[in-house]
Amino acid sequence: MSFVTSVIDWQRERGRHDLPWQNSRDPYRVWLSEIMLQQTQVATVIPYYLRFLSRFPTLASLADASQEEVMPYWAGLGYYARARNLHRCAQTVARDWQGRFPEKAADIASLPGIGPSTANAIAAFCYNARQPILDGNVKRVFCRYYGVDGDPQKKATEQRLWDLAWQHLEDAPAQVDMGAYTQGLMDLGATVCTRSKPACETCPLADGCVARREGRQFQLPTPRARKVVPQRQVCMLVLEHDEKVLMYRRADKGIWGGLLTLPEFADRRACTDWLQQSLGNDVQPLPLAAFEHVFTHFRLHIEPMLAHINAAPTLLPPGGDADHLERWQWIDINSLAEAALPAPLRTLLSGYFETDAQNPRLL
DNA sequence: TACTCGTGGTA
DNA sequence: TTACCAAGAGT
Repeated sequence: MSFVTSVIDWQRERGRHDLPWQNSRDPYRVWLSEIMLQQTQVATVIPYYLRFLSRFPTLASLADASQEEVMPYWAGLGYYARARNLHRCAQTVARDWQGRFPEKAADIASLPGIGPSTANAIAAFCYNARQPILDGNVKRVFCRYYGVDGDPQKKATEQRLWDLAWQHLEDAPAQVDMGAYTQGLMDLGATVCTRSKPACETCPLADGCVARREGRQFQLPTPRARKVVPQRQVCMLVLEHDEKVLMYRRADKGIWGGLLTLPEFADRRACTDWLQQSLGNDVQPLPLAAFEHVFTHFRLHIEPMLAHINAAPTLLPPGGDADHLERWQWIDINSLAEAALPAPLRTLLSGYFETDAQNPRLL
């Protein structure tokens, strides 16, 4: 029995069939799920997927929305370029493809935010296209099955894995259920050929697996080299006035692009200086508990400050950023639950505004 | 090519 | 506490 047939048979018997985005060939739903699932685990995605689909049930509804309307539904999920590209992609399909998602993998891959693996996944699920995917699950399965050494993220290793992925389809029967095969490979990686404690005894590919034969299933795939992540520091100001908090919308480029954040300063002294220069010496900010937020490539030490003011000030934004005054806004604390906040700021602000359980003002 | 881009689960 | 990384893509 071929590799492909083994995977498909296993998928039908033991794979996952009831995830919210399965049992649909609607390219909009498949596409949305594939983007959300990039570098993100299934359990994390499910509530976001359901909420997003409820608010934007069709590609046209997403294309008609503004980016500001979309971001709150992605806030907390991370990698926010995905949301911006998703929105751009919807508008591209609406404008250049008459609202109909393209069917050829090459055309799909030309759209914003859709790379080679995601394009092939969409084409396979929606149009039964004979194109392989290569995500983290598949890389792990192939690295073990073929005993491939080397960091799978490295170019040379990844190219080798793509070659193997294509080879399977060349060796497969004439008719292949590409949806079942694609889903089967991912399910196998997610539930059997897991990173730690792979369940080789129940694996349909165990007979031909090089790592299994050589006892290297715990050494493969080769872990990628980790660098020491730099530590950064920032002071964030919670400036409250009349049940509102001062926030600004970050530029698309950089961390938390397109999300709302608090005014930032190099340290608490700079924050205090700015407050007193802007509002007078009677304003004394209160230091709140500092905490750490860990990103993939750096750690951020956050020192929050809290200040209340009575009069609505004429604000010169911190850093004298007068070129982007329209980015600054007073956010009603009762609307923070629906605001596009990064995860650590949602936690921080919840701690200070969600104190009355009878009258929850945030979340 | 190597870096950038989030967050949460798991061991 | 720390390491590792998950349905990757853009620059």
